[in-house]
Amino acid sequence: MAANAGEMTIDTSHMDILSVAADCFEKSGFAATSIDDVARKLGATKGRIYHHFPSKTDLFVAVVRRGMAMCYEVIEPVRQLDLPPLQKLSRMAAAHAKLMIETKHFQRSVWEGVEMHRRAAMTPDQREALEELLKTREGYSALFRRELTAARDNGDLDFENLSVTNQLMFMALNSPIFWYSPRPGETETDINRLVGQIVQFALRGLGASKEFTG
Amino acid sequence: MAANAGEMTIDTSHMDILSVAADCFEKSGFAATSIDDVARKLGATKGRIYHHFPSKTDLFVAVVRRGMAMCYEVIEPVRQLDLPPLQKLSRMAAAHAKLMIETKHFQRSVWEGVEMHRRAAMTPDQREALEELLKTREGYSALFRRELTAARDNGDLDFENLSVTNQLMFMALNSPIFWYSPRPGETETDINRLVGQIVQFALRGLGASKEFTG
DNA sequence: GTCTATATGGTGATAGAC
DNA sequence: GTCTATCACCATATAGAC
Repeated sequence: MAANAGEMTIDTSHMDILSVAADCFEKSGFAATSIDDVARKLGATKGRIYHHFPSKTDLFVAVVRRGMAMCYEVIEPVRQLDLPPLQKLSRMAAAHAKLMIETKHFQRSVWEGVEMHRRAAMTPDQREALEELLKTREGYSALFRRELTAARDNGDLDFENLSVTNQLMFMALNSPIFWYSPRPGETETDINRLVGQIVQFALRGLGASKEFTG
Repeated sequence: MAANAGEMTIDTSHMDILSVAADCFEKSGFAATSIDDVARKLGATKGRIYHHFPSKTDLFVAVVRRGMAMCYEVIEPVRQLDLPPLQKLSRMAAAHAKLMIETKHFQRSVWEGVEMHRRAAMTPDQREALEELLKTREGYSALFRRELTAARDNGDLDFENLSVTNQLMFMALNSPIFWYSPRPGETETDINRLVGQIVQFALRGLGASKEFTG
């Protein structure tokens, strides 16, 4: 199945470098982040990074791959539940949105990778390295579209164009990577409430009835 | 009034340079765009650009300012209509979303400017140059929040947190700058239908009743 | 107002010591 | 595996001719 072909397992090697790199890419973006920036934040020098990653592009791709693996991992158990489409979609959406909040620095790079590809603003080596990941991303998106379609066929959702709707839904679910920042003293409950608002907005937007979305 | 203080009028000078610069910034982002790129696309050399804009940052800021001026211009007539809050909000949202589609290249730079500011990923001169624009942006956002609040007080909308909701709404309305691309043979009617889907998604998300959103 | 140099600084990447 | 040079290149910005 296409979805399984695109699945990813988590590679735990060099997590320290990846995590710091994700922070840097989140803060300044790929182009404006230098390898020296990452090294400095690591308390090391370039040599360490270039020993493990052949190029800046490869480092970035590793961050993106890691972020996407997290997505698959968090969605997988929900996806296997035996639930009506709208309820499954709701759970998947919540898991996704919560992950965006919790792993914002990685997910920003995932976003930028998708953007680079969409705008074709890449050198040939970057393109090749990202190509595989974007197929995986497409498979991930398809998991959601499947439930969207099923729920619409059920009469539980009401929308016009699947592709536009899918974009709008992911836009809402991904949005915390742009505006969320943790507050001092914030609790798990606070986060869950935030996730609730995001999912409610998205599901209502998709035309779910008030009884369902509260 | 704060909103008026933030209003902008359109400066029509050097529109050729600004338009080409917006194209480049849209395609590659601020950091990855070189002045030579812009010049080449203009069919000129750096000299021409540096004669009119003292630095790359100033060129970028001019593009952002221009994009925001377009927002104010397109919203102003709608804002002055004497309508119930939800209906005014709906018209404002449609005008905004349509502008995002029609001036995507400029609006991408506006977005990137806001992002640079939010992430504090700027040199001091960039920060100073963008500061003014972000106050203007805040005033623009306030125009929408005013209607959001009024409509909620009316009982026409139903949402929890104003600030989160405002983010989610703008995310949906802005989203075409990321995924829209013009199709061959696309008509004005096609665009309007697309805008309709976006606005419907956003208003439903905000908790507008089905009678209103169709 | 626009072009052709050119100065200057930073960045990706490599080589070789430890 | 990590560090310290160092190279080669590219991009911002300037100076001065036309």
